[in-house]
Amino acid sequence: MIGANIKRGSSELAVLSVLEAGPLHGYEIARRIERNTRGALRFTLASLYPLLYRMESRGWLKAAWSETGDARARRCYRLTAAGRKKLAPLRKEWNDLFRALARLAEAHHA
Amino acid sequence: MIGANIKRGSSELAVLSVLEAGPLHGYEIARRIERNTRGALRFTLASLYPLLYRMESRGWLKAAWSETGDARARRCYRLTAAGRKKLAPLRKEWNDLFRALARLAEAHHA
DNA sequence: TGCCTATATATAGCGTCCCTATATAGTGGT
DNA sequence: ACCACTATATAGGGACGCTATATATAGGCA
Repeated sequence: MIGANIKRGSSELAVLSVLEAGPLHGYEIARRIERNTRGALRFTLASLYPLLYRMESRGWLKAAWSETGDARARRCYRLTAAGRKKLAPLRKEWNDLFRALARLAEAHHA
Repeated sequence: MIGANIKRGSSELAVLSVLEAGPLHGYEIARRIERNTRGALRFTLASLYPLLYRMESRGWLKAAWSETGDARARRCYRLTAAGRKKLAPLRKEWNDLFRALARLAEAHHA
């Protein structure tokens, strides 16, 4: 598992990424992230729900109680246009960070 | 510049990386990181000094007031053996995170 | 001489994010 | 009846980087 201090800030990108494929409810979001990253990224549900509320309040997600007559009460989250628009720049920022760290690692070998 | 929330936790690795090449004082550490990453990573000195103290208290760095009769009072930081040992696993963690985020991005295209 | 910028270290206070711990409740298997 | 899994929710705390601020020396320029 990747340490908490390292993955700080990556959760937003992880959530946006899994929702890019289609709407999901909270519990399933967590499971997808864990499965798709083969356990490397895994955050507790107590971390996930506050994150979802933050992202919703920023207008990146839209939540709706499932109306399909499900037996269970489920909040289904989907990407808004704003959330989708956030994905590319966010990925760029992360790529920039990794390139920057890579350059620091290489510098002393040069 | 990379946002604060994204680069969270990367500062430690950045400091360890620039000190890998040899001891430096605080102000120079900041300058090297900014220069080597072409401005992508840049943190204020008010962020840097508390970070250096934390890393020193963990035994990763060792500080010494420069004894070379410098006009200016400078604290020179160097990697300890423990700090050097921390570098490889820390880099691995960051690479794991990068790969995990990449897998999430690819998943919905598959 | 006086002023400004760059160098150099340091602390206070704040916001954000992720964590552990805890609460609540429906569902399905044995 | 019990237990594991599913599902959402809140409280409280720790860690980290930020802005703002304070202090002080060195070098350049007018």
